[in-house]
Amino acid sequence: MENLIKFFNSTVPLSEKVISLMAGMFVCDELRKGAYFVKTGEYASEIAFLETGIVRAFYVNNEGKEYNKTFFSAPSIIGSYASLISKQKNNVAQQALTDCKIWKASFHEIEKVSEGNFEIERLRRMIAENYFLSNEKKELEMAMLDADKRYLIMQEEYPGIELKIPQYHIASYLGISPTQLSRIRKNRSL
Amino acid sequence: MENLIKFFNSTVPLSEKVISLMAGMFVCDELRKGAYFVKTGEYASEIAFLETGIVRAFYVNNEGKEYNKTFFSAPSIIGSYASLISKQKNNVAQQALTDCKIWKASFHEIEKVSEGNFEIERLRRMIAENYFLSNEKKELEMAMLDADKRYLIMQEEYPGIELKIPQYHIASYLGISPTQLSRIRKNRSL
DNA sequence: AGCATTTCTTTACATATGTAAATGCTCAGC
DNA sequence: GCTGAGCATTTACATATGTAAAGAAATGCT
Repeated sequence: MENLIKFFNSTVPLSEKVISLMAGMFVCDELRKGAYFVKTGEYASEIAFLETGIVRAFYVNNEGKEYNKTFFSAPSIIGSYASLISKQKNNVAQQALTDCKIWKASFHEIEKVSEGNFEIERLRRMIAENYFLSNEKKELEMAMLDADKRYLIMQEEYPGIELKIPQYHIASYLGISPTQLSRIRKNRSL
Repeated sequence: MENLIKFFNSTVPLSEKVISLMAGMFVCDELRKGAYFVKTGEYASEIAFLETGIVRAFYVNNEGKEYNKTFFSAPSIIGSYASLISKQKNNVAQQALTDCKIWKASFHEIEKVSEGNFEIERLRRMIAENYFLSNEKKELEMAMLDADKRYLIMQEEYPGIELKIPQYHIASYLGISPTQLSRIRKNRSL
């Protein structure tokens, strides 16, 4: 729980009052490797703080192929943010790639508390802005850089992740086939 | 000016007080075809309401090739949102593709007024969320669909735009070469 | 320790899409 | 109505990267 509060505080300093409000809303839970936190086609209702472990967000295209959109590496917030704020169905599933410890809360409750509370409203704005910025960053990287540059950036962004999850998940994140990732790794070591 | 207010109101209903605050901050201006509203490498400071015209947001990759990231078709908000909220340099330029009429304002001023104002804070949150959602939508489309589907969606999203701007801008938006777009158009009419 | 499963690499091959260049079209300006 | 500039299409060709399958390596389970 301290980790949760520390994490929020690192985004925006919070008052005692807001912290105690928060504390009441989050409950501890776990997510076993392979388990889903959100599924495609459902409406998201929960958000969670990822205290330990790795989660992937992925979508499935026409031909049934999976693409990893994001990794969440603790400490981080998980939950289908898009579905929560748009009240539309999920298009992106979230699945644990390792055993995870999480603290989850009802987003609806947070929204209720948020009503009229300037401080939480500001926190939510900053969260939205952060999501926007990291999406934007990834988008530009995907579009402007070639796969080996993206591979490098991924390694900086998620240090040590390659030891914890299979290469084909990395390849999928980079938007290339495992074969191609293998070629890149080979070239790099020349 | 009424159009500006109408546009904001369609996002979140605003109080009289906020509307009059707004009114003072925006001034009318124009953007001739080819002119830039924001340039790469600079720090953004302004935001604007696009009352008429079309603007493209684009970035340039390693090899100097341009890619259109977004079209803004009036009525819309322009300005390098990412640079404004992150206070980092622009990576994405914005250029008028037709003559435009805009209402611009200093983002810093908006932020100053925003301080402590719950209503504007909420407006800013919703703007951030909307940006996030439209980015997310585009990202999923780019990744999950093939170019001819994306072409279709683009036509629905920006009806009539093909009559106003050259095909190669459309191709660039779709992430394909003009040659390839031509092939798609040919196949479609078979 | 040994077997089974999963993951990674490599090879061979197919193909979608880009580049370059030539041709054809359209429309604005004279 | 002609001409030229800008744009779109088409052709020919090159190539990067995907798919499929086989082999090698690593990991985990009993």
